[in-house]
Amino acid sequence: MSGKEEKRAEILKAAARVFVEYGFDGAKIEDIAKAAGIGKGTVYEYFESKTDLFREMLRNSVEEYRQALAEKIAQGRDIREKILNCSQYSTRFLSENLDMLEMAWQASTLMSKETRTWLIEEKLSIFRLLEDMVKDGVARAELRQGLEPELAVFSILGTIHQYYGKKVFLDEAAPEKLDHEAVVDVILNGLK
Amino acid sequence: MSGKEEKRAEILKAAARVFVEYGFDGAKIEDIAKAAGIGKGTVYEYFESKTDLFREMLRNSVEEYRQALAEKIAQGRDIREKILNCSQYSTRFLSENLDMLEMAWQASTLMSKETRTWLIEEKLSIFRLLEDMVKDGVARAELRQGLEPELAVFSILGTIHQYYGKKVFLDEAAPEKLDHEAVVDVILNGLK
Amino acid sequence: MSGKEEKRAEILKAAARVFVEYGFDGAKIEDIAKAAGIGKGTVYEYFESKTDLFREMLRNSVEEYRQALAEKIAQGRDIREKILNCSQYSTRFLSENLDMLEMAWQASTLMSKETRTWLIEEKLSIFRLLEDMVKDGVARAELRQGLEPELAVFSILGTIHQYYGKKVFLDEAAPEKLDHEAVVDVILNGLK
Amino acid sequence: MSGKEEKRAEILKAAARVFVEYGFDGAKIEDIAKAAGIGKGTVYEYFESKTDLFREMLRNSVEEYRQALAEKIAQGRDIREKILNCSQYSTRFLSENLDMLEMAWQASTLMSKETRTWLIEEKLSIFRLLEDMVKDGVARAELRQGLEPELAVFSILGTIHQYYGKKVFLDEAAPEKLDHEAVVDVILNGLK
DNA sequence: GATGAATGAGCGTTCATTCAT
DNA sequence: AATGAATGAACGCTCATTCAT
Repeated sequence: MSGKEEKRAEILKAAARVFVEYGFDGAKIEDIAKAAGIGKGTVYEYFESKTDLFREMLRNSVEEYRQALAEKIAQGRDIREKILNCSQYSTRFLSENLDMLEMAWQASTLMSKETRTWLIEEKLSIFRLLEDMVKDGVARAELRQGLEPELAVFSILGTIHQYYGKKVFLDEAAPEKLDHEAVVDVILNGLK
Repeated sequence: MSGKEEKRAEILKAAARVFVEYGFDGAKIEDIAKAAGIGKGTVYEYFESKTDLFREMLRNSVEEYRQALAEKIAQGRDIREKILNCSQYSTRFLSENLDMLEMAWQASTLMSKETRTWLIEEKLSIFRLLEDMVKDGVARAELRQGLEPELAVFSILGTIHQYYGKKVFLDEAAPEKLDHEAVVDVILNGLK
Repeated sequence: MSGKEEKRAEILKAAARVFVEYGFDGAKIEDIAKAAGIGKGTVYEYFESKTDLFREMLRNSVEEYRQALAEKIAQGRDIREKILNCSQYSTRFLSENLDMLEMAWQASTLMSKETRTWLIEEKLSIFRLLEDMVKDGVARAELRQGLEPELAVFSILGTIHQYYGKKVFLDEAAPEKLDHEAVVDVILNGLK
Repeated sequence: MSGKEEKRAEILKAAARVFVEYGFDGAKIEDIAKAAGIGKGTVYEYFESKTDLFREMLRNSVEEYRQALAEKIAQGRDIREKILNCSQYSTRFLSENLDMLEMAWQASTLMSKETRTWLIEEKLSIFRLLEDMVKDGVARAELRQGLEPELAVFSILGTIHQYYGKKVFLDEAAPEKLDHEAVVDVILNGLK
């Protein structure tokens, strides 16, 4: 039956919510179980340990983000639209998953060498996703010749994340009120 | 006597090192005491609790960053040099304090409303510091007219932080090998 | 049908193996179920609880030992052969059931007053079995007149068990290499 | 100060009592702490883990037994008195430490290879202590020529332990009422 | 003021037992 | 009758905090 797989997914969802709200150490297994509507012991039928659960939750979330981002990029017709889609989707994802990605850093000591490597690979693959987008933009002459793709990615990801962090966290703006067009403008045109 | 104040400062320094290495929960008071070269009980002569110590350490570190950044900006002769100085200093600070700022987010549940407000204020003051720098650049015609200062700050801070995160964390590049000029270029000129 | 009774017996056999290998607390019901080739819940169709299962397993094993011992004694033609048979059989039983009898002591807190009484009775009946053997030997003048049967049993059981414990456990000798003749000699002739 | 060492010893004493009453798994750290008149956490200031505490308690108890036994043997003027002393002391020790030695077997899975080796060595050294006593008896012509010392030890230890087990455990006789003289007789003279 | 031994609340994890299928 | 997924009581262990010295 697929009930098994579904319950596992439910626990992962609950774990994401609780871990994100309280951090790794602050999150209690009992809270996660309660959030998933099950008993504490049941969590251990699906995951070996709190650390294991955290790792899987992270894999899950990062993978979801990466895949959706790839899709958003593919859907954009030109570089401007692609970056716009990234901005919109990232903002939505961040506001739902909060500091998931920040936690990824913080939690590095919890991970096996293998998992850490996987996570880095996953992050790099997000970088590469965007690098390819930039290279494509250069090839299509939508972006200037000689633009260093890696630097471009820093500008794109960094500006988007800062924008989100300031507006949603500090100013407590509603995510749907964000002006993604302006963000893309400053990325594309620079400050000068 | 200032011996009291000095010891307090020493504990804060030690706390910063240990918190940053192990995170809030992973850091043990005993470790911090050992790192400060004092007994465990002594920490409690200077701070009410672990949380209190964490808050004070954070205040301390953020304040140090803000002040140094202000100085670096003042020292730059034009906007390019100012941003360059920010990039260089931020990178140095981050590599020494690691995810201090990330921890700030994560730790928000540990803080009193008051402290959280203070921290937000402090972050905003960093934003404003850079906004003023941008406004000044626009006034001097070093940056284009009509540039939205807030957006400019997202680009500056975001690009610098991404650059640092990718190069130092993922690629494990030495902080002194970073090419800050290129970062400033992409910030100023955009991708087009 | 006797299928019910047979499965019960199978579980008891499996339980003996697992309890003996891991001890009462170390043995998991799931292990026992697996060893018996059945599902965990099925154990509870045949036994009320882990403690109950342990009790029954103990009864079973002790009863088996007592009966076999009685048979071995009956088969011996004179006192020497009887004791020899006891030594050989006890050694074989112990090496298969390990510290079953030791566990009996240790586990006394797990038992109801009733079961404890039964177990003591069972042990006493083993003592009596041997006492009768000794009395018979005295009557037949195979053993000296005036020999206190109870003391004789201490000598017989004690020497055999020590022999087994030292040779098999400490020296790791193979059970079939034991020199039971020599043991019987020292029991019969004493040290003087 | 020696207060540290004393408290350690107190905990070991309390641990011996509790372990012996409830077995390794049945004994709760909290019980041991309570028995020692201290808080739960304090146990961990002196011992790394429950297993460590158990090991140390065992070392302690076995060592105490071995040393006292050696002394008792030395004090006996002839072989009869030496064995008598062993019988009396062993009985006293066993009635105070109950099945400590049985627990040693049972607990073998809890021990590191090193500790297990040490325990076996310790047991062997008890065997050797008695073997030397026997050899000395043979040399002094108190025991018959050609007596196999190892077998003699089985007889001595085995008979004494059985005697104790039957009389004190099963018959619930008071330890001071035991007839050690009779035990020595049967050991020395055998059954014939 | 400085210390570190003592404490116990709190949490991760295990596993006997239950019960819906 | 047989199963194994679900449960939660129970316990080992950690560590922030206290307080006697």
